Amino acid sequence: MDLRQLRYFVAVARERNFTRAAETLNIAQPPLSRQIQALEDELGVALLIRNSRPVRLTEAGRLFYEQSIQVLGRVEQMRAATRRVGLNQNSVLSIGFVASTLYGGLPSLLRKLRHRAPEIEIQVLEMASVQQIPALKEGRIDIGFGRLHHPDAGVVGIVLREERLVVAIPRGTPLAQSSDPLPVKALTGQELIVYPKEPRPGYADHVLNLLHGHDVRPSEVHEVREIQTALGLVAAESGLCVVPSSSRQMRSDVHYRLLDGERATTPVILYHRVGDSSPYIDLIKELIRDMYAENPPWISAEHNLPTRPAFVDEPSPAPEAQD
Amino acid sequence: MDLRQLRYFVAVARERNFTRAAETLNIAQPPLSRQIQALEDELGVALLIRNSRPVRLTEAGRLFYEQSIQVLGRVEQMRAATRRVGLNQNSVLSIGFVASTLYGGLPSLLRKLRHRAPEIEIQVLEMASVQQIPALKEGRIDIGFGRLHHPDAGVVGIVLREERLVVAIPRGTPLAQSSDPLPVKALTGQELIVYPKEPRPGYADHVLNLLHGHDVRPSEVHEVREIQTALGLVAAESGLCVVPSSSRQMRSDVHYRLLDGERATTPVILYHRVGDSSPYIDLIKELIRDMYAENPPWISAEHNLPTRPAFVDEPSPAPEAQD
DNA sequence: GCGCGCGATACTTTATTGGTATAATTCAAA
DNA sequence: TTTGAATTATACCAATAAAGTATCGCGCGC
Repeated sequence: MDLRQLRYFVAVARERNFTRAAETLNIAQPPLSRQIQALEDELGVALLIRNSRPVRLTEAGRLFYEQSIQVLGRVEQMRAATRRVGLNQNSVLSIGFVASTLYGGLPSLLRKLRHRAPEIEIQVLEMASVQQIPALKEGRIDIGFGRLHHPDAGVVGIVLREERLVVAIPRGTPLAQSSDPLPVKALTGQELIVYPKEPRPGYADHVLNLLHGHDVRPSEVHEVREIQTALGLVAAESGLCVVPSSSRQMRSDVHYRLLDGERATTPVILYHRVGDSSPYIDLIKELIRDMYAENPPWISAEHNLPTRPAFVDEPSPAPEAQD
Repeated sequence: MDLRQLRYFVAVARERNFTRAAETLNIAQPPLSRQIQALEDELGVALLIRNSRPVRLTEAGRLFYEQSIQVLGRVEQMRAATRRVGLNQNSVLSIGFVASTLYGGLPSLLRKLRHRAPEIEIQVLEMASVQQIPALKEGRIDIGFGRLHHPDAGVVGIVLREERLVVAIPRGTPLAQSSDPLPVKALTGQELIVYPKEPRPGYADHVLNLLHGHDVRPSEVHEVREIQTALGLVAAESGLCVVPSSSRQMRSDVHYRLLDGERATTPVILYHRVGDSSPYIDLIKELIRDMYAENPPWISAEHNLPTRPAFVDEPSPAPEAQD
């Protein structure tokens, strides 16, 4: 498959006519026919219904058409962004993040960042915490937002907050009768759903370690690929699932109760390379400090331990910082 | 630009070595060098720093590398999805939606739909309300979720709910002192920010018409491309902005007050082709009915008029429905 | 400063793409 | 039902572009 074939197919799908499409593409009609045939051969799927005038799209063709438009648009954006960065010599700040931070401060931070540093190109890449460490060391990302403590000396991790954990409980079951915090012990003998299955170690292990530390053994543990599936299974009464408090908004048809117990939290950690002297690292810390000062809803005391990031604590007691 | 060039570049960026990359690609090294050169020529930007061992990526190259990986992944997904649809003869349900429905019931609906009809491929396309009408008629989408009443006889529109409007107000300004509902009249003489600038007619016109209907004339109207910009300008004290109640969660650093007055609402409308006999249209209506019965937070009486979709109202008074 | 590893260049061979002519279909009007 | 205009497919040739081979040149480490 080839971008040219996508362009050709899009033209045909738009015009619903090979001849006119060939004209708009400035090629003759026969090569166009052959390219489309080659595309269909490679996919092993018919995209067009030709024994009909005008030509119609098959179901597969309709899907392929819309997707092709999006891919071509994406390629165009990529080309433009690369040009911009290359020609203006401005730099790229590449940020890795775990999906759950999308429900916390990340969107707001990105907004502030784009506003304060419009000259840089910001690239965001969703990746698991463990993947962020090597990605940082290899220079693929400059900043990471994850949930895992790590032992690597080349990367510093700064705990921004300790978010409380909640248990997702199927509606209508006995545990869902109350909204009071649930002691960790109460998970003994329950069916538990954890995520993600990969990569390891990950958030799943964080939860399993927490239970182990409380001598709690679920009757059964199902591992699923992602949180959406996990909460879906909860709604289907397949078991309980421990999620960060902020992830509640993903699904409103299950019941949530705060988890009560030692270390029943999960951190949000900012990673960057040791000795990275980019001014944007400091800018990001400053913006995070601002953001925490605004007391956004996701930082409410009910769902977080009363801690603040190290670089946020400092200014208050010591008057050397200009705030 | 060409997908092959992307694959080649990714291989070089991974290996940081042309010779080894050529081996993994099963080609000789010179053609690889030339393809990368051609790519850099076309972009007009250097992607690699060659006078260094091992080869390093430039800033532009780093961006292009990550983006290339994502594009190639996307193409692969597209290929797989097209195969699946074409070979298994299962159909595609294509859903257009305005961005704001992402903050309402759309995610939950999609979850339910995937669960209830795993055999179909669901394609979602973000597009403005006015674009959805022609897209429906041309068969590019089967279902639309928008916010505009339309006169087209070929498309039915079913009002799912009337969502209340709120005014986004910069923090610290006089209007932000109260949290009580704000009469439409209070917008007289204020600077107003509306979105989207395109396509017209759109939500911007809905808001402007509302003000006109109340004989309210803002001192100035700024048009911006999207809601993020609009709320950003509000935060920057450039004016006020009228947004659907559910869009509040997009930004927490501005103050919101319900708008009080006749027709100070915006509908959420389900569109589909007149006479479309697909069973999935009915399934979607059923799922929406279920969803409304669950009383999710975004449907709370505070932020919606007490109406229900036509196909939800019906079952209660008339006993002919099987629900 | 010498050699090795590695990327670039020159040239040839091979594969792919596009063009022209024409046959085969479809659809609609007579 | 037949016929003709429109449209797509096929056959064949020309042009273009990609890959391979041999070799050069350069950066970097010893």
